[in-house]
Amino acid sequence: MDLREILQEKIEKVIERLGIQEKVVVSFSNRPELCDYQTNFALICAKKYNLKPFELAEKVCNNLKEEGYKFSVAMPGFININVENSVLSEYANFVLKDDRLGVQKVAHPRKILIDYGGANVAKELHVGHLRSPIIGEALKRLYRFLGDYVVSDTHLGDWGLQMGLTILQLKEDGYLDEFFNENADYENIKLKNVTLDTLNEEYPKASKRKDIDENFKKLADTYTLYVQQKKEPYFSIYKQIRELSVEEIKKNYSMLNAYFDYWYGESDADKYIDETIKLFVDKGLAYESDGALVVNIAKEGEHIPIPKKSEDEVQRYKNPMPPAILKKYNGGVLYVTTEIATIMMRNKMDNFDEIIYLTDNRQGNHFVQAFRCAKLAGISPENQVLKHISFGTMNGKDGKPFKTRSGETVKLKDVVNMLVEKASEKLKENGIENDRELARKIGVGAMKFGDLSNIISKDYVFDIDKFLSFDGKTGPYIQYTIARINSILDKANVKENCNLKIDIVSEEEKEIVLALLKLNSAYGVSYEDYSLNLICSSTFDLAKAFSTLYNNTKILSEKSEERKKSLLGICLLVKKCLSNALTVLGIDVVEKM
RNA sequence: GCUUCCAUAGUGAAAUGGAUAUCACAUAAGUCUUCGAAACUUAGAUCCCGGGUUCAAAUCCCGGUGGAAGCACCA
Repeated sequence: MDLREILQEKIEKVIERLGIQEKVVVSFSNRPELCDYQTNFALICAKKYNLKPFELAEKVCNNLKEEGYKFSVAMPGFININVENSVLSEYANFVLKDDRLGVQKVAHPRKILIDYGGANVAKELHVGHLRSPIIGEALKRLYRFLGDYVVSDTHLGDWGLQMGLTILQLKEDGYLDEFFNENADYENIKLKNVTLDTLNEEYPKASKRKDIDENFKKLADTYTLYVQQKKEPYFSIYKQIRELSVEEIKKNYSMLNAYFDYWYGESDADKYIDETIKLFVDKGLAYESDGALVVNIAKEGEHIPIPKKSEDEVQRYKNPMPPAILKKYNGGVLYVTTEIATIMMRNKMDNFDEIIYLTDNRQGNHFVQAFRCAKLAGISPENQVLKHISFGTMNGKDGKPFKTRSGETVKLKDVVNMLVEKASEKLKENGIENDRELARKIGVGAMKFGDLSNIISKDYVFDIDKFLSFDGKTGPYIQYTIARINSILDKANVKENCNLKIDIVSEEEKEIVLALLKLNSAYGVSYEDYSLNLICSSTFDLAKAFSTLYNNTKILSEKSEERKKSLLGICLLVKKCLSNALTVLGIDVVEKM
């Protein structure tokens, strides 16, 4: 039961009788003082039927008679629609009883795999790893809520140069002596004295060194290759590093309420690498260039050389689209090869209608390359959607990527701790002490709401005080609204199955139902657009509309029993819908705060 | 150099091609004093600049200006 759809159908029927076959789009009013809904279709199609927009609108309007709705025409041809309280009451009661809170599933559910997380074995998670699980988890939940079959895979970065670098550095620093003993029994040696902290030191050290020490880089390359070839002892060492790291990564993600169905990594795609490369070779798509095996993926008009002005100038290209490198000079494979092999692996697992990737927007080119390759070789079926959702950077207040005061990258763990501390302080003001889990729910929820309120592709400013303000468009404001409702429902002894009947009478109550209608339609909009910010703002608007009623109407001391039941019904309704919205966004609902 | 993305009150954001550009914070003036003081009213914009398409442009197209990112053997 969506009022907008109902109105659209009604109007379409009326204009059909007038000999007009057009799709009618009814939207929420942007002039609330004039009407609740509006449609502009008369402005759009009047010309086609040789009519003036206003005349057409008037004609349609004169034929529109529907109980519960009022139609009127405004210059130059808008049709304004007002909904009467009886209809809104009916809707409110319907949602109150409905398991799905009035939100329909999509007509054609998809089978989707979402790839988000982006954790890298051997590297500690840092601020840059926050957005992917925040956005990915929310999209996953939204799609599931609307009926899609969705699985999530974290796609661990566990197969690249960082592994070679880490192992080489550990070896040089004496951590691996046992492994490099001649008759070593690799299977049974445990990494000694290597903890996560060790890895956190060794990898950055190696990473810096590779840029200045060419031999070191070459050797790391070789080690990486050994790991990829499962050569001992490199492979055994690698496995142990991976295990150590994954445990920690899981902990980090669960702090963010991000959960994955699969913990596959790039290494799991390894068994498909040969098959992938063979496919390109057999189909004649791959060729050798400077010792590397590459695939040309440029389309017409792309990658056209720009004539050099002098001999020693670097070759530049118009609309650059460099070939994808499947194999590098030493036979090792790269990011894009693994990506394509992963697509092959996923398509052998199941038939996905769509595979969605969430990474920051610097990786746009990589996915264009991987997707084109996969389509070229037929690894991804023609009708399968490969979608890269790229997000912007989380910046500090100075507008630059978020760093510590000394310029270091901030660990993800530390960000969460910061949020928990801040939330704890706030809770203390409300007389709640030593509830770390509650503080986490509020602190992390605050950050998530702040993040998801922005358009995904844009950079935004991480402002902890703003996120955690209990005032304004924030997560805590919504959690608090629910907590206040809980308090009322408790006092009135309202249970889920109480027989409450909502009767919308005041303007404030009407605003609540309209806000609810907008929230419910926001799910569909967000579903179509791969976005989430509209759900955030609609959720806030609903909480806000409720606060207005709350502050002006004393519910518990209401004399009329019938009216009190109606108000309590509204409380329960709003609570359910806000809670659902937060859950879809991956934010915890709290009873008290 | 080439390619992509972005530019909206003081700040941060929003707006299927539609009416008077919306919301939050902050600021200023006033109201309410409560089921949990997180409530209400009012004030503020050259939608970066210049053209074009359209009955209608913040939105689409073209040209500037400014910012961010990427440009084959890292991931």
